Amino acid sequence: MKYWLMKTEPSEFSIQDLAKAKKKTTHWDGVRNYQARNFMRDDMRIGDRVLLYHSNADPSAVVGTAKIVKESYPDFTAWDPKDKHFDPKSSAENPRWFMVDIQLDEIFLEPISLADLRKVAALKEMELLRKGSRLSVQPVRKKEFDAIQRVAAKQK
DNA sequence: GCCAACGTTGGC
DNA sequence: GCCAACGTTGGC
Repeated sequence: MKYWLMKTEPSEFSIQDLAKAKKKTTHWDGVRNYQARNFMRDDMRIGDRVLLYHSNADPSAVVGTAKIVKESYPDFTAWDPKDKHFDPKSSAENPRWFMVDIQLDEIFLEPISLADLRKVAALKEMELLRKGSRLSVQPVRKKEFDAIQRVAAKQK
């Protein structure tokens, strides 16, 4: 089993929106970065665990966990000229962008902010905390996932 | 295939 | 809203 982190801007789609979604499940559309796409298309498997992160938030923070419930398929929002993430270079015949479905596991009682994450020794090398890191879908080490879950468990 | 110009991300 | 750090585009 692998571990991931996926970013979302809460003003666009928050973890609370995911909680309200049918079966607490959503397709993770709108990723338009090749490295992020490749992780979704090639490496994500059903059952993999996901940290959900709110970017451009106050504060930006890891807010909960989810799991992969459907493996990659074409991101059809890229074909819709009215969609914000429309890409004329992607077609049904030759899709350029892919997505997966995720289902909510848990919303943390309190978001774990970037400042808090930086205090955790086990997260020293975490991609999210690297200067200049912008990748919206990124792999996470097991020890990092576990460390964040331990921080969340202390909230209870 | 280089690289300048441009667009985007995302913390602050 | 600023701007540093990236990623992409396209002329050459």
